[in-house]
Amino acid sequence: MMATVSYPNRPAQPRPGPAMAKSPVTSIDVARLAEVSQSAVSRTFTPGASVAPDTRARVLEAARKLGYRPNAIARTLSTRRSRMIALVMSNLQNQFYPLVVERLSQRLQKDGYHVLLFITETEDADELLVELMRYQVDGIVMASTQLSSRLAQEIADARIPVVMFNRSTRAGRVSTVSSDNHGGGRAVAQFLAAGGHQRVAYLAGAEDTSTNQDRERGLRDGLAEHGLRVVARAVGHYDFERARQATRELFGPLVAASERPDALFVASDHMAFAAMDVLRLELGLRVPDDVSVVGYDDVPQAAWGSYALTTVAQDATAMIEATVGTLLQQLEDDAVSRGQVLVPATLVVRQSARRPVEGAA
Amino acid sequence: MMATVSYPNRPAQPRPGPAMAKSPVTSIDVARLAEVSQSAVSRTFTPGASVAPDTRARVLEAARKLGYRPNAIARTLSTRRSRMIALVMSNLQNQFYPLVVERLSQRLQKDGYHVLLFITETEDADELLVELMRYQVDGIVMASTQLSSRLAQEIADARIPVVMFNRSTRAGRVSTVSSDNHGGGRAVAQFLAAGGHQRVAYLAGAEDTSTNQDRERGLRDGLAEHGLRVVARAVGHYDFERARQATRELFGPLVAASERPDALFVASDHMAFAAMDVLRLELGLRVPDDVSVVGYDDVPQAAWGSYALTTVAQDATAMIEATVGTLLQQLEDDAVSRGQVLVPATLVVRQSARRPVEGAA
DNA sequence: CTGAAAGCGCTTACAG
DNA sequence: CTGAAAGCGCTTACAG
Repeated sequence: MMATVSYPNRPAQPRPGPAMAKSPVTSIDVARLAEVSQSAVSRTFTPGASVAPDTRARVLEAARKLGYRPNAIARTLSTRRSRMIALVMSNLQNQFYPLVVERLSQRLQKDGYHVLLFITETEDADELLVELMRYQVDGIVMASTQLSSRLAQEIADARIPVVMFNRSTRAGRVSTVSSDNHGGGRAVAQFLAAGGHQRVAYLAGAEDTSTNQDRERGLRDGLAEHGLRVVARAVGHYDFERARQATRELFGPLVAASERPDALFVASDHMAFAAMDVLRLELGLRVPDDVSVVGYDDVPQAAWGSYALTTVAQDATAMIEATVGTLLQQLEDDAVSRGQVLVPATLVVRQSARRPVEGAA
Repeated sequence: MMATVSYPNRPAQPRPGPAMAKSPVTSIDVARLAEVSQSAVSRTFTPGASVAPDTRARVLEAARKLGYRPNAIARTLSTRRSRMIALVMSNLQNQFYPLVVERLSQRLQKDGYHVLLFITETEDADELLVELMRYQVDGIVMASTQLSSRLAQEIADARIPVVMFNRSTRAGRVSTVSSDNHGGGRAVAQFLAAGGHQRVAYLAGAEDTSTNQDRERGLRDGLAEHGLRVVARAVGHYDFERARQATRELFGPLVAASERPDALFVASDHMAFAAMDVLRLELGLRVPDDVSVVGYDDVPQAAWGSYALTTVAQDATAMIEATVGTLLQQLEDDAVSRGQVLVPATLVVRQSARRPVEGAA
């Protein structure tokens, strides 16, 4: 008795005509041509699997002829490893982040990983992450974004390694990589104090971020060591336009000349550019003669002649190495402990802030 | 007779201890709890599939209880649709591209697509794309990257829609979206001519790109209409440092004052900033009094006070809409013809170039 | 080293 | 509307 064989999910006949797509070649097609089993094909494309040299050669030859490429999606379904890493970002306007996207992608590509990119407007990435997890990403890098503790727990339960980049977090079981924001802020304080500044103002980033909190604490701690304090403060929220507004609050015509700060530490270079433009072009103040400006990040534009911004450099390369290292380690061994990496931050002295006398050429 | 049932690919026993991962919940788990078939579960998560309201409710309730989320990888394997779009880029230093990454990601996310990001250092993305195709991406957006005609053909054979963003190409069966680079260049020529400039120089981007070629031809055509021509030319390759060098060639001390151009059209804003810094800070020339500078792109920094760059705006939003529209259309209907979309480019007048008299306030 | 076969977690044509 | 079952294209434990 012959069974009627039916093929669900396939049209009864291939679509006719020149527009017909070549149906993708699979390991079975290769096996047929090479006259080996489908397993043998799979093994020759699995590093470390045992295949006789002769078998391997025939498979590779057949694969070449057919233009075969193993289907990564099918592999993922079998192995539960997608070799995709989710990168979650919220703020590409700050020039530090394009650099991070670029370098991090390349670094992960080098290790055979691919980046699934998620941009979130809000800092809350929960909903996106749920979507992410459906794609079986092997790991998650959160840059400039926060994670609710509920979701952090869920991700931890699913054993997906997470690294917070440039953010720390209260949620447990998550590694973080950031620059030494407190140390950086403190170095700025020391530099300004040594330069004889008496009235230091602070232009804050988003107040709920660890970067802003640590940079500000570093500044305050460093100033205190010299008997100084922050005399004025406004919030720019890491946003260009709001930083302009904050600068007007701090230095605008309503501020008496005697009250005017003689130095401004800005929580990011991106905002520092806004501040410098307002100071010079709108308020007619000279930088650094009337007011010294110091930023944070050392983005490429900080070196541009029009700004020549003295700033704290975050070592992006070191931060990325630490991020990828942490991720790969956790990918290999789930039991690895979650740590906090702090990359040293160094002051880069340019022309936007008055220098200590002994530091001058 | 009882068959011995074995379970390959699964450890004989679950790993013990508190570190044991919850095994992911599948549609079968949900079906069991809801007391329906696995098919019914799948259908309630498939938009448009027919499920009785009561069944759906029980499934959703069970799914909620278990924290079930359909596995997107398994869905991809069945449907041959991954809902992933590959975005290939080479140059995030030019500020136009972070903007594109950000907006394009968000736009695609809105339609339920995800972005698989590939950064290539070289402009040749062939090897990366082969890797891409293994992930069954539904479509490809190539921004600032080229496609070899061999690979273009291969992708076309595989019926994967491709949109070249901000690049045109000689390879067939590929759609392109760009701004009207020729029209933009021509508008610059007219503006400079109307402003009374006599000696216009051109600072070129990478010479093998369509953007550079079209902008330059537009400039030359526009100048010719006014009896003018390009009196000097140097190549900056869309690179900041090389643009600085090119500016020195065009305006440096070796150039006799009588020979010095009175206007400079730069193929991208990114390079225009480099040029302005060299002109002002290194060569002591005033912009626009001694030399007018016009850029191309209208990146956010062009509006910064220190540059106030007159430039040609590329309408990123329109370009992205066109890109996504083209992509989705081809995703739905393979037979749709491949087209070339040209988005109008408009001159944005700021302070870096002398204005025509009748145009002044 | 090799092949047959089960399984990864879905979708969907088919037959009620 | 519903369930049983084949199929998507791999990987890998098992038994030679």
